[in-house]
Parts: sequence; C-alpha cells; structure tokens
Amino acid sequence: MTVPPPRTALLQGTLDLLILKALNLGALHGLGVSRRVEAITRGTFLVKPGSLFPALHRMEEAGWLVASWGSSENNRRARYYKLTAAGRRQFESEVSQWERIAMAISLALQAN
Amino acid sequence: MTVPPPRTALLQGTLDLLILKALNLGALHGLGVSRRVEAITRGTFLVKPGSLFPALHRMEEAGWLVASWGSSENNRRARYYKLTAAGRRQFESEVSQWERIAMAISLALQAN
DNA sequence: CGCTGTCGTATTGACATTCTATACGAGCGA
DNA sequence: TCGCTCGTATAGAATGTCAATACGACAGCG
Repeated sequence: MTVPPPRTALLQGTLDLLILKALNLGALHGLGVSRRVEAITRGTFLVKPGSLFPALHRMEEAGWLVASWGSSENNRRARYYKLTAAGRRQFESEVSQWERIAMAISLALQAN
Repeated sequence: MTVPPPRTALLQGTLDLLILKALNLGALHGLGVSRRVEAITRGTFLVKPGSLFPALHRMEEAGWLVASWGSSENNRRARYYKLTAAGRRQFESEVSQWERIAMAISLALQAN
C-alpha cells in the first residue's frame, strides 16, 4: 500500500480495513479491490499487487473471505472474493478500532 | 506500542507522530515520553520500553531529537530528549500526513 | 497470423517496525 | 541489607509491506 508523494510509512494496518470495506460494498476480484480502494479513498491509498495478494490470501486463510474462480467483465480469468459472516464481524470490529484510535490521536494532537 | 484490549496490530507508524507530539510539549526523558503519550491519548496507546527506546534512538539518528544525560525529578540518571528544528518540521509534516489519511479513511468508510 | 499491450494473478527477497522477554545499575525506604 | 521502583537498554522473533519480476490469456491491429 502506498500513500503517494513518496512517503509510504504512516499507516500500516489499515490495509485490512480498506479491503474489508471494499468487499463489504460487494464481491470483487483482486485488481477490482485495488481499484475500489483507490476510488473510495479518492486516490489517497494505492494498493500494489505485492501488498494486495498476500493480504487477500491471509484474510482468506483467516476465514474472512471466500474465493472462487470466475471471469471478469473483460472475459479474463479472475478470482472473486466475497465477505463471510466472520469477515463482516471482523470489518465491524476494525471500524470501531479505527474510530477509537482516530479519536485518540485527534485528541492527543490537540493537547497542550 | 500497544492498543490495549489485546489487539495490537492496527496502526504502526503512529509511534513517531505521538513521540514527536509528546516532545513538542517540552523536553522529557524516555519513560516520561511513554507516560505523556499514555496521558494525551487517555490510555489508548501504551508505549513499552522495547518499542520506545529503539524509536528514540532512530529519531535521534535521523536528527529530529537531541539527547543529553541529566537527572530526573527522582534523582535518577535519565536521558533527556528535545526536538530539533528538523524534528519540529518532521512533526508538522507527520501531522498533515495524519490528517490527510484520517480524512481519506473516514470518507472511505462512508462510501456506499 | 503474429505482435503488442493490457488484464489478472502470483511470488520472491529485502526491509522496517514493533513486540516480548530479559537485563542491569542506581536510588530509596523499611 | 533487602526489595522495590526508576530508567535505560538489547536480543530475537514475528509481522506486514514494498519493489521487482514473472507469466498466461485475451484483445486489437497491421
């Protein structure tokens, strides 16, 4: 995952959250996830294949996703990913984690 | 750095931001940084020594901090860290990074 | 028909960061 | 003197991400 202007560091660990969100909007194949993440973050997050596929495999392993081979709109062989019930729970949990953390940092930055 | 309930994953990369913020409020020794971070995040982030000291050394190496030996309020030998001008610039830069990212994720989570 | 580009998936190797666990010296109080 | 807290420090492992590279298949074009 990259946050454009060359900086890349800030925010590992949000990749799962963004992928879960993308798939929560509907099943997608790998590159589709990547594009949807870019779209919903308005280009702020770019997920490269080298980050994307290991993450998808990891999340499938964890039981948050199920995958099946299909064919893309362009008639290419593509692997579609779909959230499981556990995946939706995980998503909800990561959202509230995110909210807690974002709030905490926001407050921290205002401290005097 | 730990985010209590046992979860620990979400949010690597914010450690620097929080340390810079803590030191931007005034010079401190190592454990003091740890305590201030805990305080300003209201207990949401706990920075353990094994994360703290490597981070401080790394940031000193980067020229964001200068360190000097002194003595704590309890009369113990302690190493005080102070932001440099470069450190203040880095802080500003990380704050705006954070704001961009928090905004982008916030928006992303609202997508439909 | 062959060429080239794009789509889509995948892996490898390196790198940075963080965590757990452990260590140790020095001051303080009983 | 014993034990506790303070304060600093490191080693080892695990994790997650990135850059680079690869490859098969479809599509369009000359």
